Amino acid sequence: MELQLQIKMNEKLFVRNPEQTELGRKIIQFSIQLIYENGFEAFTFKKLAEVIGSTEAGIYRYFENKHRLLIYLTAWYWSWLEFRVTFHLNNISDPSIKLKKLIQLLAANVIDDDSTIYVNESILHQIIIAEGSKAYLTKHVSDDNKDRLFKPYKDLCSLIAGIILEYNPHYTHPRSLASTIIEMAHLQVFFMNHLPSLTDFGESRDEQLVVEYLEDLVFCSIRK
Amino acid sequence: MELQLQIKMNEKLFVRNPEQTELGRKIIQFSIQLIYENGFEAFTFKKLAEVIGSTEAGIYRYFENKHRLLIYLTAWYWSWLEFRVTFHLNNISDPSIKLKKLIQLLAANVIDDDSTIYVNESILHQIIIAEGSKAYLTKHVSDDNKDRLFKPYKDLCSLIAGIILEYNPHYTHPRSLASTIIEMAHLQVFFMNHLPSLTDFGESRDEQLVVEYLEDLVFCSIRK
DNA sequence: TAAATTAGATAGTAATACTATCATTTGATA
DNA sequence: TATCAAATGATAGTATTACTATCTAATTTA
Repeated sequence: MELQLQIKMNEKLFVRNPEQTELGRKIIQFSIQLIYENGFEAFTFKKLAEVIGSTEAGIYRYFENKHRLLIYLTAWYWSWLEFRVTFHLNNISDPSIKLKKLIQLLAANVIDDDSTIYVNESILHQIIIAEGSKAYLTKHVSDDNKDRLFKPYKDLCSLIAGIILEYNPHYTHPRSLASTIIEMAHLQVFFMNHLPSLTDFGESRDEQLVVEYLEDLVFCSIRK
Repeated sequence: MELQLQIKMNEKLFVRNPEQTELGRKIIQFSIQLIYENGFEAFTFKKLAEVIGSTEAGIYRYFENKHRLLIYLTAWYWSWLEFRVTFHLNNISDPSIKLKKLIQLLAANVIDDDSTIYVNESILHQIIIAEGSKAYLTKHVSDDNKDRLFKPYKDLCSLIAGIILEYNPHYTHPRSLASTIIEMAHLQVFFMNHLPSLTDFGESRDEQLVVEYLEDLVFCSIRK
């Protein structure tokens, strides 16, 4: 069985839908590659155009600017992750097992899953760790939020908050704890790799240690 | 008694020490103002130079580029905060009271304290919330880290980790919890103000709710 | 076959992120 | 008070970035 995953993206994220054309898909594929290699600051549409054998103007037909492209990539990632989470938690009724699986999915290294040929999910995961928060840390967050650009992130957060409440309906901060889990699943991995003294994982580079930390944090907090 | 607080900054943070000249102090003062008003991305040395009646080249004599200036401001902030924390926790022996005061100092709105004329700590605090993580979320974190540019952040983290261990010497993740507290004290406030559905604080804009959330998170985790 | 969509090629502009040079002011020192 | 060095200001210039505009060629679709 070969299935291609298609994620329906908010129209405001792009000028022209990149998933519907060859060039569009190349933009997604190679922007992920380039941002991963050079970082978001050094990434330009010109460099991207050169790599994919197109022109700057060509890229601008799909995305207003590189920041919008970053928001697109993050939105895609969160949608994909929500799908993945939903899929993996299917048929599990015990909320504590759900939460454990969830933390695993958030913090553990992703293996490119071939469900989309032009998105390397493993590399995209790395990008989201290092660049993801730049999508919303801007002067125009509120405007972007009005355009619902962060809906996938918020949906995932809601999903997690729901499971937390399943586990303990009296817990008072399900959403804040959910966003804490999401953010820390990424940031503790980043710290482990680049600023290890901000963590207790040394230079191990072992994401399972982050998983253990988060499990402890979460289950202590929501214990009935 | 009028005291001027002088924070000794790492020499690698600047080209020429901005605290020692009038122009340097103006750069600090007005860069804080401009980054606050326009966001870090829209902030340029040219605009800064115009505001303080100097020239672009003049600013470059103090800071290599705007990213270094951001690192300088964050380093200054963390040093100042560590001093503040040390000061406020002085003579307190009960580590649980220490932790509560600490969370309060991290998450609550700062009032400009006049201990430094050219730094508006209240606005700087706002900047660190929205822009602070951009200081380390780069391709060259590790190089910057080798130059010890993030030492003040790490020192504060160590301080907090120490208090956590005072409270419970057997807690396994004092550093990760410390960096989680620091990051979340800022991020939950940002979310509360701009993406409220990622929190449980609604549009209240009341930082005390963030304080309560963090206290709950921390004390549940480190309970003996 | 005509019409529309998509892409490529080229050009151009304003702003950004710097670097270099030289003259002037200021302030410390002898 | 003369002198020297440090700090600043003024000006100019470059490469790159972040776009916008226009025109043509190729491809698809009706």
